[in-house]
Parts: sequence; C-alpha cells; structure tokens
Amino acid sequence: MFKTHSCGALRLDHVGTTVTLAGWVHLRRDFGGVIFVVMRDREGLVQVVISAEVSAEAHKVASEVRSEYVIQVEGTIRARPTDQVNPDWPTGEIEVAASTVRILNTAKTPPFYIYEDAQVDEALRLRYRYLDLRRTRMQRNIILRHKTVQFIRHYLDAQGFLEIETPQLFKSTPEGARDYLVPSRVHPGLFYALPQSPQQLKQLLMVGGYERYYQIARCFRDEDLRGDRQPEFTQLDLEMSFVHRDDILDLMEAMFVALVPAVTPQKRILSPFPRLSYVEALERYGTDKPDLRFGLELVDLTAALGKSEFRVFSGTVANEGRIKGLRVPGCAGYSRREIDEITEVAKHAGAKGLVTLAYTVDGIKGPTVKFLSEQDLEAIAETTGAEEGDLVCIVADSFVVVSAALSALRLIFRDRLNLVDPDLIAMGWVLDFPMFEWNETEERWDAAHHPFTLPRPSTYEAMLADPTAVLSDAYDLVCNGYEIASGSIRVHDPKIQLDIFRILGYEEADIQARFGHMMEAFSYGAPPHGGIAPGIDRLVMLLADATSIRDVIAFPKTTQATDLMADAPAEVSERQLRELHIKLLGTDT
RNA sequence: GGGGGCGUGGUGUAGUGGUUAACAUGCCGGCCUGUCAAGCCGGAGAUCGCGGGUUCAAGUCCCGUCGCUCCCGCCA
Repeated sequence: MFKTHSCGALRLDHVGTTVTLAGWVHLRRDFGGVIFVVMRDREGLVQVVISAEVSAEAHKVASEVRSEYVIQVEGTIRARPTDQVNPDWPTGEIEVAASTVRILNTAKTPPFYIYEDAQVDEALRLRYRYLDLRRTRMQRNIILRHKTVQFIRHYLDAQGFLEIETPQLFKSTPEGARDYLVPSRVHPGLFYALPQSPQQLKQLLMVGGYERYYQIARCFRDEDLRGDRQPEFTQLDLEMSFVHRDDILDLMEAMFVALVPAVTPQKRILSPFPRLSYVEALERYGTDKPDLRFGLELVDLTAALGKSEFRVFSGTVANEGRIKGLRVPGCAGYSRREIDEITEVAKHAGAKGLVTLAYTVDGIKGPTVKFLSEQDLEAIAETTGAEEGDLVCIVADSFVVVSAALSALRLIFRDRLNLVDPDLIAMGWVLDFPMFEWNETEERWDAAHHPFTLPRPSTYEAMLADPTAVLSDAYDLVCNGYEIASGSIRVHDPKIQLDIFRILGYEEADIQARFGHMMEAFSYGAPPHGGIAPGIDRLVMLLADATSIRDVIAFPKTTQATDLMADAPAEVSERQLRELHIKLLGTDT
C-alpha cells in the first residue's frame, strides 16, 4: 500500500504516530521557508507542513507540487498549537510534519475548482465528470448512495429476502415506456429490449417459489429526460408472495423509518406515513404526488360559488367544472407584479386566469372584486377561512386544470414563503388508483399502473361493464413532492388477467405473443403476490438535498440523453452494423 | 414535438448600440518560516458559443443554429 492512514481520518489520538499518506494536493500555501499542503483523499482533508529546516529535499519537492498532483507524504502527526486549531475541519486539531514528499503523478490545472462547491456550468462538470466526482459534495452524495443501498441490502436480508439478478437482455413489451432495443447478431432481424423494470421477471420468481425477492435493478426507458428522470436509473425492485397490500406497505414504511436516521442523522422522517386515496390526494393537493411537509391545502368553492353572478364561476359549474382556491397567509400585500407572476404560473398549468383576493385593512382588494356579490365574498371568506393579511387564489375550470394550476401555485408559495424544513422527510401512501384510464388519442383503455395489477375485489364485479368504476390494488409512495415508489398486488388468476387484457383491447394473438409466457406460468400454480419498486436515485437525491438525480449518479446523461465525457451515443463502424444486419435509413426520415 | 432561461479570458460574473471589453478568482514569475480559499509585487490570458442580418458603429438589436438547463407533452 502507498499509505498507512487516510488523510481525513487523522485525529488527536494519532499524535506522535509516524504515517505515510497518499492523495491529491487540494491547496498549497507557500511561505518560502515553510509550505502548507492541504492533502485530500476519500476520507477528507489534512494539513501537511513542510519545513525547509526539517528536510530541504521534502521542501524542494513541495515547492514544485501544484493543485491536484498526486503525492505521497511521510511524516509525524502533531497537535497544532491551540491558537492554530481549525475548528471547521475534522482534522483541524492536528497536522502532519512531513519528512518526505514524493510526487506520484503530476496534473494539469483543472478546468474548474475542485476545492470548493462553487457554481460551475453543468456541461463542464459532465465533460470532466471524473474531476467533478473529486469534489466534496459529489463524494458525499456517492458515499450516501452507497450507505443507502447497503442499509437496504442488510435490512431486507434480515427480513428473509433473497437478492436475485434478472436479465438485462429481455423482450420488448410495446406498451408503457419506449424500449431501448438491442439487435441480435445471432438472429437476424430480431431484437432484445433492455428492461423498463424487471416486472415480469420478478413475478415469475414468485411463481418459481422464491417468496421474497429483491434486486438493486437498473432500468431503462427511452423517454425524454428531466431533473428526476434519466434513461437508465436504479430501482429497489422487490416482490413478495402470500402478502396483502398492507404487508408491503408496513414493511416499506418500517424500512424507510429505520433507513433515514441511519444514513442521514440530521434528517427527521415523519411517521406513521399518512395514507391518502388517489381522489383525496387530488382534492386536497391537486396532485397524486403531494409534498406533505406543509399544509396550504386546496379549498373547494364549487358549492359556495356555483350560483354566483360572476359568469366565470357559474359558467364553470354549469359545465361540470370546479372552483377551488388556496388561502395564502400573509400575502395580501402582493404587488401587481407578484400577482402577475403567480397568474402566469396558473396559466402555464392551463388555467385561463387566476382570481386573487387580498384581505387588507381596507377590505378585500382584487381586479374581480367588483364582479362578486356580498354573498359571494362571504361564502369565500367562510369556506377558505381567510383573514386580514391573507391572499386567496381561486381557479375555476375543469377538475384537471384546477388541480394542476393550484398544485403548481402551492409549490410556488412553498418556496416563496419558506414553508418547509429542509431536513424533514415526509413520506405518504397514495392508494386506490383507478385501474384504467381512457386514452383519448387512441380511443381505448390504458392500464393506469400496469396490466398485472389486481383490481380491488370489491370493484372487480363491475369491471367488464364499467372500467371507470374499477379501483386497483396499486400504491405509490410519495416523498417531499416526488413519486418515490410504486407498486401493486398482482393478478395471479389467469382468468382475471385475461379479462384485463380484453378491456385493454388486446387481441388473443397479441396476448399469446406478448404475454403467453406469463399466462402459461400463472396456470402452473402462481401464489398470491405483490411488490413495489422504490427509485434509488430519487430517494438519495432527497436525502442528499440535491435538486437533480444527476447529482447522485456517478456518470449521468444530459437532458438530451448524451454522455458529454465519453461522447455517447456515437456512430459505429459499417462492419459492426453489417454483423447486426442493420442498414441505416439516414437522418432525414 | 412545444415553450422559457442561460452561453463574455481557465473558472465565476459585470458590461446603457459608441475609447484599448471590466472585476474577482485561477494560472505563470518574484518575495516571504505558521497559514487556513495566506499575503504583497509583477505578468500572460477573450476573435463575447457559432452563422447571418440591421446600423456609420453590435458583446449589446433582429433571424437562424448548436450546447446546457427548467417546464408541458411523454415516462404502463
């Protein structure tokens, strides 16, 4: 080994110890006769002192080192004088008195600062990702990710789960997300698909009798990217046999309640997790992934304002729309410009406009006040509970638009009014999703979760007659406004499975071609089973106080799905294409 | 596929159509034996992402394009 100790691990206990360190030059402060080199390794930073009096040779080498040189230092640990202790560093009470300094490798001047978490253009960070990864924040995030995954492995092992790998080369299932395809060399014209998730395989493991399975699984979806979506991402994929919904919910809840303090002691996780129905989540928060760290819930004004003289209100209700509002404390003083900004947010979400009422000392102010009767104003005040100093925002539109607009506004006010404690982790379950959704453009039913989801037994009878009446035994786990896990109890009865496929409009031949192996497997004694799949990237992102999963993935892709470091995707040779029986059509198709 | 934001020495930024494009930091050289992102002195470093247009004059205005990013669509 090049080193006896880690730089960042040295403490007062080590005083008097002779050590050999190896790491990077983080900073250098040259005083002529004495040189301070701050050395960095994975564990952290330590100050090395090189004095010309102690070793002329070491001093000469130290005067030549530059930022990010890789060096090896031999020396003795000594306590710093009390007036020179650096209280900001874990190693601040000691320093290394160097007797030897060796340059293991030189380094070009890096294109951005390694030694601080200054704002750097993300494209540059991605192009030199190996340098970005040296930075404290990235190292902390990647280590946190490791700890999170290790915790999960130990926890599930203790619960009797088996970690089982499933293939990356599998079969395309055209519904759902777009697949990444892999051409077969051996079978001209045929393709594998990279799994969007190991969904079918984990169910088949249940049929295979493994009862409790999990996997830290890489998943692939060829869809457009976001800060919380990458084309390849990692799920804790999990499946259990002989369980009901609550068994899975309880297990996950216990796991997360134990995980959060174990890997992020400064975070506080609320428990028990609230359970909301899908409809309740939409009514109260306007979204099926609410941020439960704060209140500011939506208020329904449909009944109160349905008979208003104000046509926008009465007309909306007449057209089966809804009127809902937000009561925002302390924002009565919003300027014209601020009102314009939040109106823009509502419009961006699809609303035609935003009614704002400011409850000031001089009464209720707002551009629409003149259209509202005393009765209307009273009804609004009573329903929302608005008091002096408050701003009430009202949207009248279809339920979908009202929900989207007010949900967006709720998050805007969250940030503007600093309504959340950044160290709070607020998870919650969203339950009772609809089983099917009507696809307007294709004019058919889609599975809201996926076609293997079990309908809630109480609603199954009505399924064939009225698909909208069917609720599914699916569940989402939300955390701080993100969907962080999704799962369901599965169908294990081939008859029910066939009914579902029929509602989805699959032809018999289709079912055989796409899911024949599943249907056949289910006919050989499939146990009742269900599972869930938490997204590791999003979970770690929230634990790391990051705003993008790119910051918790070692080598992420840009929003154009490219790798700026390796320059992927890239062209391949004619020969490679020929072997794969692929002919390119050109870029203008 | 649609909409918004950003792009100026290595890095981060300032820059009102008008002088030699400014500041900080980093880099290079010099001085310096106790600093904490050391300090002081000196130096190099930019065809203002790219292309076109308007203008006597463009970093600045207009159009296009490329890259990064945020949002909608999409993500069973």
